[in-house]
Amino acid sequence: MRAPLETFSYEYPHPAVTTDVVVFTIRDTRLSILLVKRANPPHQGCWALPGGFLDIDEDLDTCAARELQEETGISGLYLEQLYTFGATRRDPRERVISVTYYALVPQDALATPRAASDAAEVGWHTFENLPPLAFDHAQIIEMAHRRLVAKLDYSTIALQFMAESFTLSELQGVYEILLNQPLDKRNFRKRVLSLGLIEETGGLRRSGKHRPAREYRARHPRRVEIIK
Amino acid sequence: MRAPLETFSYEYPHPAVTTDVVVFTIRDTRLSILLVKRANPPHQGCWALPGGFLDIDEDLDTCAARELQEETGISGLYLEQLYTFGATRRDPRERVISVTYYALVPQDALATPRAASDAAEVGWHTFENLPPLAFDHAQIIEMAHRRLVAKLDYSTIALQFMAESFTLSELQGVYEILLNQPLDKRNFRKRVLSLGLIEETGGLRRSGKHRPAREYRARHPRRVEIIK
DNA sequence: CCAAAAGTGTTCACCGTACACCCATGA
DNA sequence: TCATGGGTGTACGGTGAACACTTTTGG
Repeated sequence: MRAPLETFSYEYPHPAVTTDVVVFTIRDTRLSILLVKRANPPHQGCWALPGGFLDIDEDLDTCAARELQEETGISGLYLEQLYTFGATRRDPRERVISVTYYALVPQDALATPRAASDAAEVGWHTFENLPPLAFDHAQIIEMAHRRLVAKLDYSTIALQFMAESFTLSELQGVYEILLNQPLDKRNFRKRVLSLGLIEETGGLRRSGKHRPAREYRARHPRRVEIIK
Repeated sequence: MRAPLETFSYEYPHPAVTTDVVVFTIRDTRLSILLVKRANPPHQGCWALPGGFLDIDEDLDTCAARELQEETGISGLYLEQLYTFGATRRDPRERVISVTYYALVPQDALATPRAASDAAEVGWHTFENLPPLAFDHAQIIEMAHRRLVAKLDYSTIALQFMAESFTLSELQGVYEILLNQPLDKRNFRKRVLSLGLIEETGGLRRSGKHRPAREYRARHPRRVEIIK
């Protein structure tokens, strides 16, 4: 168990701790993930999740948000912890424990991410067609995706993909992309409305040469609710 | 992002990393948790979760299993990662990141745990009546309990509380304790049998002056299956 | 008036729930 | 024969799934 402070720090080496974040969005009817191109070795020039080393006096959640902001310019997301990866050889430099997070962002809510910090480049990549990834980041993304799909079933997580106001068809489209199957319009509307988690804004969305759609908004925009 | 190895280790201090494990069992119709009494400061003499510092060349899962074995003599459990706690002041000595796990053990499957290593004492404590706990371990237990109860609904996790063979009444009793409510016998049996995850051993359990009960076993003893 | 997406109800099958009595055994 | 827990079936209501046509707008 824990030894006294004085002896401990010198007797045993500490591993490095990082956070990495999987940011999902839906772009052009594709589930997409935010990646940065590494400016430094190892895996220089390779794509990776935004993330980096924990400051010694910084909370884990804060670190994840800060690194995301520094490397991509994106902030204000609700980050949820996913899993902690710590295989002994996952980083060639030294022992690194990565506490990973995931987040969802609305299609249009963010300015195009901008490269910053020591990321050479930032960009969205479709989940179906990811480039080779640094470290064990492919494995991290896979787990985040499984979690996302699982949560669709029993939470309102999908609302986080939506802009402040949205139409029911747009929401249905998001579910169809994530579940990768078409849904019945009437059943979908009945179910989602009966949950009482969204409400009409009163506005209409006029988008093309057809009937305008009613606009809705989440009643509790930030909150992910569990459905039983 | 990640700096070259040589510069890094000296420029930035690394936090310590520990694992802690919440082991649940059911003893005498009470949900119980395995705790160790701390032999050393800080919180000397206080009860805490079994756990300890990560060796620099050791996987996280291995560390959790090793510390559990060293401090309590219990081994061979299926440990599932729960959450990583890293608040800056959660340990008074230095910055400590704790990767936590939880596990379930059958009522009778283990020899009474024995104190070892630097645990002064080991013992089971009922969830409803826990002693004051070291660090943020009360918070960790609370999260583990929420996860356990949530998983009852959509997985076969409760089977992990059962011995190799068990009766349906015993299994029902476990559910009743965990859900804290009585269940209908016929409905319970119908549902659990229709899932096809347990099978009769053919044996009978003779326990008292009444009709013997059929013995069952899990078809996939170690596996936690997700039910949809 | 035509094209395109929005909006709307009903039927049916299945599942979870409520509910009460007989059975096998040991004392 | 009695006390104790083991074991069994049916009826009902609610929920999820299948399914097609009318409405509103812009061009």
